[in-house]
Amino acid sequence: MRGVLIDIFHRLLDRYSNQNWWPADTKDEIVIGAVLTQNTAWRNVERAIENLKRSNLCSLDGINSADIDVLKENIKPAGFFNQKASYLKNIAAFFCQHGGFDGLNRLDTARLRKMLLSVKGIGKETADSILLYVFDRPIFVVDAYTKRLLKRHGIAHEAEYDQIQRIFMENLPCDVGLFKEYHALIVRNAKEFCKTRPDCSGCPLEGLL
DNA sequence: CACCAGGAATGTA
DNA sequence: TACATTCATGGT
Repeated sequence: MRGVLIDIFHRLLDRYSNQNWWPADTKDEIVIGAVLTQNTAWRNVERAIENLKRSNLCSLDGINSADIDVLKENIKPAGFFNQKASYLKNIAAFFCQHGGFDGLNRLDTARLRKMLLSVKGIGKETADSILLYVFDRPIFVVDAYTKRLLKRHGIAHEAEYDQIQRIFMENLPCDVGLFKEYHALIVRNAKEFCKTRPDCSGCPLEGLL
């Protein structure tokens, strides 16, 4: 198992090189993007973030003080704008209540994860994305692409989030940089092949099937 | 026209 | 616990 996961990582890395995720200018923007991208194409998230930047609302403080309807209007391209506007408000308030990034960064990872999960609008993937890419904690992010990859290569047939997360974390060196890069490469590869080419011909993981 | 995209909350049995 | 439904825009 361990060898397979490391083999996959190196094949992806050889093909695409470092991705240096998350694609954002600030930590606040990562949090915002993590919510906006829930079940949504990243292209549409980019439009929403452009709107927020133009309105000077692309920060947690900005979201805190923004009018909810203005917020909705800005993030409309990302879909589910009624829910996501509330979610963003919840998360911005949460950060504010706990002393912002520096305040929350004092907490241990397990505690911080539970607190993030208690915020309405933050599920497992969003929480782990924030833990990994904002707080630099060694947590493996599992998304639809990750589940599909493991299923396709017969590594794990169950689609349970915690199960899949454990498979990665128990069989890889516990390294923040590795976890960041691995998840980024899985997304990159999925967008490159599995999406546009159903047969996955030319995919760097072809030999593993 | 249908289907999907870097999910999560809510309701039902 | 295990599923089903809802949320919404833009691309293919």
